[in-house]
Amino acid sequence: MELLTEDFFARDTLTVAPDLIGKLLVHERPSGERIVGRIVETEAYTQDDPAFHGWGIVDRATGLIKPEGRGYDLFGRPGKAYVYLCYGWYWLLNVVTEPEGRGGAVLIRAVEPLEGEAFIRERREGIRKRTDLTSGPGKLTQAFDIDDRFHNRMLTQPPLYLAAPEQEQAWPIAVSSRIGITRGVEFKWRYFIQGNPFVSPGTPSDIVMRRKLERKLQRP
DNA sequence: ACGAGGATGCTCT
DNA sequence: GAGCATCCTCGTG
Repeated sequence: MELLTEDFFARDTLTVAPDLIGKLLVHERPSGERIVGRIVETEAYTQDDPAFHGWGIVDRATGLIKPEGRGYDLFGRPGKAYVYLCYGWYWLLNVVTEPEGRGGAVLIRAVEPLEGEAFIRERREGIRKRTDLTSGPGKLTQAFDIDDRFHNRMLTQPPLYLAAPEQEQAWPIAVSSRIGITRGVEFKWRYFIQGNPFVSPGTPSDIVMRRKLERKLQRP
């Protein structure tokens, strides 16, 4: 396999996100054991996106960036990991995109286990169905032992990195709106391999919002 | 196959 | 204090 370089990530976020589908997430353990997963689902978050964690530090009028807060890390060097705690419980893994100074990130939402499944099963104790091991952004970080100790570390070198497989395959990529957000639901920036069982079971946010509205209208 | 609810802690107002 | 880029369990059909 070939490690992805900084150049790969220093591009338009909406190009990088689908390009990461089919690539590999690799964690090399101190023991030498390799945990490998095929990326089957990603989401793009851009500088001009209300769901973006760096949204609040961009001055809408002038376009200037205030160098403060958690979100400023998303304007850093492309290829860096942006790892944050979601709902006080689960770590989520992003990779920073765009040239330095522009904001952007791709959320790794689901992978298919290829190597090190024994380790993954240990980390995901109690999970019975194989597809439940890594079919979600919080599940895969638990499975791969990823937390904030990787925050702001480059994902272009061991121990945690992204790579292209020996044989690239042309996967059927589908798109939808993103999962679990309330703003920016109109953007179809979720990419996933059509029919892959490790794609997360979450409902796209535009559908969730529509159902919510329908429910409200039905109540007298 | 759904829907509801709870656990939990960080960030920003 | 509000608002989350989640996951799991336990209800009801």
